[in-house]
Parts: sequence; C-alpha cells; structure tokens
Amino acid sequence: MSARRKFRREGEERRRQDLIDATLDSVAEHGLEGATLRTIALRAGVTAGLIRHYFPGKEDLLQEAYATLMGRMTEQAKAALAMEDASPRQRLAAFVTANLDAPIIDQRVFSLWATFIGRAGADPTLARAHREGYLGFRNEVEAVVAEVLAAERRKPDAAELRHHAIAINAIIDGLWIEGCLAGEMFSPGELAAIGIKAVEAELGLGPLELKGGNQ
Amino acid sequence: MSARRKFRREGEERRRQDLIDATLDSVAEHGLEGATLRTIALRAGVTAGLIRHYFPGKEDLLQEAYATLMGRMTEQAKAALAMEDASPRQRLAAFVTANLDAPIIDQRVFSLWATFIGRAGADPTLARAHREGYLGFRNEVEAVVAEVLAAERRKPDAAELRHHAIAINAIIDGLWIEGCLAGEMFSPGELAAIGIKAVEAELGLGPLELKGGNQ
DNA sequence: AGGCTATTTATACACTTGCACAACAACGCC
DNA sequence: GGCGTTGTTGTGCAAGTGTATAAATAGCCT
Repeated sequence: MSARRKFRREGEERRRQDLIDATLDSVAEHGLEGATLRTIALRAGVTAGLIRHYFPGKEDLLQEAYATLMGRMTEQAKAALAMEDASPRQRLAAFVTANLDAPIIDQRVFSLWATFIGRAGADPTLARAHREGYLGFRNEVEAVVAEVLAAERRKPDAAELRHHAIAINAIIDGLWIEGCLAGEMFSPGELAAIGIKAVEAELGLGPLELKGGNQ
Repeated sequence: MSARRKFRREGEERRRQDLIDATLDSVAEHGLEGATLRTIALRAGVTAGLIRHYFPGKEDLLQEAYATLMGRMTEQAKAALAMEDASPRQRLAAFVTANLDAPIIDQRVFSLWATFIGRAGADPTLARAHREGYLGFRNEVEAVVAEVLAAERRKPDAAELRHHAIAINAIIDGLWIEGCLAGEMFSPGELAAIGIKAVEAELGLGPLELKGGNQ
C-alpha cells in the first residue's frame, strides 16, 4: 500500500526553469509571504524536497527568480529599440509604444516587480540589481534621445541630455504603472499615445507635419 | 520569582496608533513576510497577545495600516495645492516640488507602497483602495491644469485635459520612484526641476520670463 | 537484462506562526 | 482605601515553515 508517487527525471535546466517559473507564479499570486517551498513545489509538479537538490536554500531560489524576471523585462524593453531602418524619432516612438502596450503592461509582472522592489530598501543585493537595470535602461533612452536631437540639428550638452533621459524614463515608468494598475481605464493604445506626446513635448519636438496644423 | 512585566494602560487611540506604526515599521524593514505579530508587538513595546485585543486578526491590522499609509501620503501631497494666493502656474510648480522633495521622497514610504501595492493584483480590497487614491490625486492634478490653461487663455476639451492629467501624474510618479530608489544619484532639487520642466513642456508653457533669457 | 547513479520522494525535526485563553494588575470610581 | 473593570501579560496549541536526510526508483551505460 506504500504507493509511492511516480515521477520523471527532467533535464537539469528544465527543472530549474520550471521551479523558477513556479516561484514567480507563487510570488505573483500570494506575495513573498505565501510563496512557500511546498506551494512552489506543488505548482511545479514536484515535492518540496526536490528544491533543495537544485537550490541551496529558499533565498537563493528567490534571488534567481528575481534575476530571471529582470532579465526578461529589460530584454523585451530593449528589443523595441532594435529597429534598424527607421528614423531616430520613429524608433523613440516605437520604444515608448512597446513599453506601454501588451505584453509589457501586465498586472502579474507589475505585482512581481513591486513585491521584489519593495525589499530593495532592506536588501542591498536587490537594490544593486535594480540600479544596474535602471541605469542600463536610462542609457538606452539617452542614446536614442541624442540621436533624435542630432537629427533635429540640436546640440544638447551632457546635463541636458541626462535630464531628458530622466524625464522620459519617468514618463514611461509612470504610465506603465498606471496601465498595469488600472488598465481597463484606458482604451487600447491610449497610454502609448499619451506617452509619445509627452515625450515629444519634453524634447520640444513639433508635430511631424509642419503645415496644415489646424489648432 | 514570577516577575511579571510592568505595564501602563495607554489610551485606546494611542495604542492602536502605536500598533499601526509598529506594523508599518516592521513591513518596511522586513516585508510582509517578516512582519509577524511578535515582531510588531516587540516594536510597539507590548506583548503579542495584546494585538488581538485591538484587532480581530492580523489581516485587519495590515489593512488598517495600509489605509493609514495611503491617508498620510495623499494628505501630504494635496496639502501642497492649498496655497491660496499664488498663480495657478506657481501652484502647479509647488505641487510638483512638494511631491519630489523630502519628505515625500523617502525610501521607507516607497518600500511600504511597493510592498502593499504588489498585492493589489490579488487583493481586490487593496486594488480598490489604490484606485480611489489614484483617481483622487489625478482629479486634483486635472483641476490645477485646467486653471493653468485657463490663465493662458486656452480652452482644452475634456479629453485633452484628461490626457494632460494622466501624463503629469505619470511624470510625478516616475520621478518619485527614481528619487526613492536612487536618491543619491540626484542633487537636491534636481528632480523637482526636471519635473517642473517636464510638466510645463507637457502643457506647452513657454519660459516664464520671455525677455533676457540668456540660455 | 542488470546494475549504477543521481534525481526524486517521503519522512522527520526544530522552530515559528497566528490565535485562544486564563491569570494578573493598573486605573477609575465609590 | 478597597473594589471592579478591563487592558495587558504569559502560556499553550495546532498548523505550517525551512531544512536535513534516508529510502526508492527512473533512466543510462554496458
């Protein structure tokens, strides 16, 4: 009667990934407090003991899960800047749009981000991870801004450029939060439109078509 | 030898407030997971059992703590708009500044906000509380924006006004986050300056002194 | 097919958690 | 001053936590 549970041996990489995904799901659903080893294991379809086989402790699992999350977020965000054959201004607009539409606007990802970042004040490791991700993101923004202004024959100094990047970063972040927390209050594409207009206003860019502007 | 601990009977309101403050401190420092009844009680200078005397359960305590936090945040934020004898534009600038300088820019408050808001996706009560706070805030912004534009003889329609409010809200939120998470990267007043410039750009306001502007 | 090994399960354990309850003592009232 | 009320403490408990470790078995190699 000792019916021991059947199981399959998955590859190491696969199991680690499954466990990390199960961890992120658990955290998103029940918060850090509710993400217990047993909950995570249940979600991953294994028993709790197995986790210790792949991770030294719970803390390590959480850390790797957060790193994975950040990696996915920044990867998706930067991908929008990759368009080769487009004007700087178009690329900037595409970047803003990419950050303010699905799948970046996502309540689950936001919950994860907020839950983890809430501990940045107490956890220096987390704080540094965020700092690096943030600076990387801002540098990308700054680079595109430089290109956009160069195309307009404007020569901003370093401080000006930095301020623009900070402001644009804030616009994107702020709208991202609004969209994640109250997505149904905005029609599709509305946030992106607001974002593009705000960013172009920040950079002092006039409307694209100079003639025929009624209003 | 049964040296029972000495104690004082505090007023009910005082005790509740102390417990709530101790709860917020605990959450800010150790996250929701680390905020146990015993930790909270220790911080409040009482024993754990007492909490049950004032709150039906831990969940209720956390809920009240969150409500208190939100109340303080919005109260401080709105207070900046109260200036009576000032031009709309000055009041808007003061509002932005108030939200981007101490004591609103504060890592502890941010940690609390993030920790709680991270559960908004799973907790409808929290989600609604946030929604109301957010809309209240945005309506305030919208009202000032309307005044500012009116003073400039501009007559925006409702949609335009709404978009401005959303964008300005995003700018403030985004800069607030940047400041809380990496405050030492910005010189004092820098975020506020960036914010004001960004907001005025969003509204299409020219520089205040039209003549003599030597860059 | 049969054995080896490392993945996986299952159980145990010390500890913490939220909650319940009885004993106690601080303070207001007479 | 004594007394009753009730705010407060201390202890207990069942459930759940992370971790440790022994037992089992799936899948590969020959």
